[in-house]
Amino acid sequence: MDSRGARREPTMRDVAALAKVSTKTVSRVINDLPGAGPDVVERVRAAARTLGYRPNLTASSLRRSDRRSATLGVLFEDLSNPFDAALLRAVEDRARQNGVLVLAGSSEDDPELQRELLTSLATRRVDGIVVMAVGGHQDALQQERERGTPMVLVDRPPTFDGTDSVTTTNRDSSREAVLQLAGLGHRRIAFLGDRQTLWTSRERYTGYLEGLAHAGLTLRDELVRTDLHGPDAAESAAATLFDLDEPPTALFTAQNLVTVGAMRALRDRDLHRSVALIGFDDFPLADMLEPGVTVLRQDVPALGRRAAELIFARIGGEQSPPTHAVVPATLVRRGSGELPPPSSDTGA
Amino acid sequence: MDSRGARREPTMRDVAALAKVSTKTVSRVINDLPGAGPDVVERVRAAARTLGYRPNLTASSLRRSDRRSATLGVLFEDLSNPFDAALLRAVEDRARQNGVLVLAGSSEDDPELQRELLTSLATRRVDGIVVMAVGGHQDALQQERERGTPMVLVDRPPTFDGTDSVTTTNRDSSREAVLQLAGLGHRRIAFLGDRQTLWTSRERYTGYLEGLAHAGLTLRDELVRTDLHGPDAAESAAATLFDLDEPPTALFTAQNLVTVGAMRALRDRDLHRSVALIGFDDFPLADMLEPGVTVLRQDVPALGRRAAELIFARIGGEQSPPTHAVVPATLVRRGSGELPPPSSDTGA
DNA sequence: TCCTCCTACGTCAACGTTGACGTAACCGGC
DNA sequence: GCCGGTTACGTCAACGTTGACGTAGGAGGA
Repeated sequence: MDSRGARREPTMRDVAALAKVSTKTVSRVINDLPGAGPDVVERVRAAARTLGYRPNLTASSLRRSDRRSATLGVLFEDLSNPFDAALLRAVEDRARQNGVLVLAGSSEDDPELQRELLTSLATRRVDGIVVMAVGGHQDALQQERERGTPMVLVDRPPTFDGTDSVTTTNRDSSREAVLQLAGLGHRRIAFLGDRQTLWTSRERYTGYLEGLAHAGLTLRDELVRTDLHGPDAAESAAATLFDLDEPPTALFTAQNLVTVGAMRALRDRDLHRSVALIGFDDFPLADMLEPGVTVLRQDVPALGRRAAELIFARIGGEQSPPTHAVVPATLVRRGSGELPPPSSDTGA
Repeated sequence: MDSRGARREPTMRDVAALAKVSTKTVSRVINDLPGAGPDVVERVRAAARTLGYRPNLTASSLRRSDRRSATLGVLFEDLSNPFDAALLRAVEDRARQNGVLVLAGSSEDDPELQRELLTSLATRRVDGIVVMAVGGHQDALQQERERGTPMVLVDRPPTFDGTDSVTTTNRDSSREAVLQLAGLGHRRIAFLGDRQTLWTSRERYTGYLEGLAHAGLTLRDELVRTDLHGPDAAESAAATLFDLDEPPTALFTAQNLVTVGAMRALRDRDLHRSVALIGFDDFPLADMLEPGVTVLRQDVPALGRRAAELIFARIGGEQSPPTHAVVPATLVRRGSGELPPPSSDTGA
């Protein structure tokens, strides 16, 4: 064991000296370029092996004409959220096929932090950036984009032009969920949603409105609770719904943590077997609860894969107009979304 | 909007030309080094701002004497596992305080993939590596370590010397869980565990054995099921336990996916209210099931933070002997682990 | 036989930055 | 008025690598 910390990494020069060739020839061998005889190739390979030589990608990308760092920046809201983590995983998988590694960061829905992370990625000269944009201003993203950095937005579209995005069928799927509840006879369907600064939240709310309209139901403001950040806020908001004179017979919860909070409120009042519930976003163990929780499941791997494909196309020089890919969510029926309203409410 | 892709990023030379100073002076200003007058500083700052100059960290770290890339490599088993994701998040948080970004990769418990990822990180000259080691040989890790790369192993210790690690109280906590079950009167306590190639699995099994011994119970081989990879394997293994003449009255499930699988088997047979269950690893919604699932909760943020602190100390040149930090897990009592055995079994 | 072309190398400079070192101007002290 | 020291710059080379280009030698054709 060697207690001195790092020893100097061998360089091409070291390999060249040992193999008695020029560094340029070593470069050719390492990069499998023509112009080196079989015997020289073998000598260089042997020298590299005995020295434990590994190319320095940062030096290489500095000098190279294409300037590729073989590194992708990926900014999420919070890596500890399973949705974000699954997305990262999907992007990483696809990136690996191209020999590309991902630099990951959590922006915590904080514009300032996102800006800092963008700068960090830029100083490292990543080849492109996949971003789950924070709510509100996207100035920093737009500026970065206008500098020419390849960029793809996931889950939330850009508020500016000229940039690819991949999103889910937020609005359509939300409408579908509401229509399913209405189809069962529910007439008082509540909406619980995350921060309205988030595009996804607004879309899902719009879908809710469309669903009500299509079903011929009128919107009741007292059944709508938005800007619920986290399960606790959702839980107390849901609780207030059941203090109403005419409480809802069904809930549409527009984000996974909101769903969890609402479920807690239902359980506290032992309403989970009588009040219907459909949530946006699937989550682990949703099928093991009683009743199983009906959800709109996003195809997260598809979202990530698509985002990676788009960014690699742009990095590869693709010049076509921006693509706004939409990945469908599917309704997974597990029971909670199939509960009918109490008979007293159906015929009213 | 500018449809040509990337334009050339401005360099120090561009800034220098605009500010009418030498590049060295620009370097001084950018890095807040002394030796530049106030007026020059202002001129350079202005020039950098108008050009949108951002330093090239790769060029900088190539030339610098400390060679820091301000980048940390982090290798996990599977980023889509919440445990791994939470760990990454914790490392990332701590790293950000040092202005360091993380390059993340999933090794999928595949030694070959882990080796490739290590090489990828090495060619990018990361400052250090945090690894959740794959089971089996750690040759690749050891080689990397012997080259002098700062390294910390998380969740699983090294099989070689000279490397820091951060782990959980796998053995002690497992013993504690078994003792709790035995204390309730359980005499047939089954063990269900993940692959025995994993150190954590073996430790938890050892803890199980110690718990039995301390409680004066004899090990029954037919109540032990190991090498269960994923919930499905766990589910069918658990099912076979209940076909025994003398089925277990309590289960100790040594990994979160195994716990989930076992729970499914219990529910299928409607045993979840009668057979006790303690699982290793907490998971979301464990409290919302009926009964709530008693678990040994690992302090994942602490694990990640500690790992990051250790790696930064080594990067900073710390030369002390290797640290093997251990973070305690805590027993979270939610009901399933507090179920007593059927009275017919207690007095036998 | 001579000229051309190709192959297999080598040489040189440059990518963007910073460490080492040089130097002119100025300041204070005697 | 001279000297030592400090301040505010600049010059040069180098980090590890590769693009552009040069060249020696051999193969092949006329």
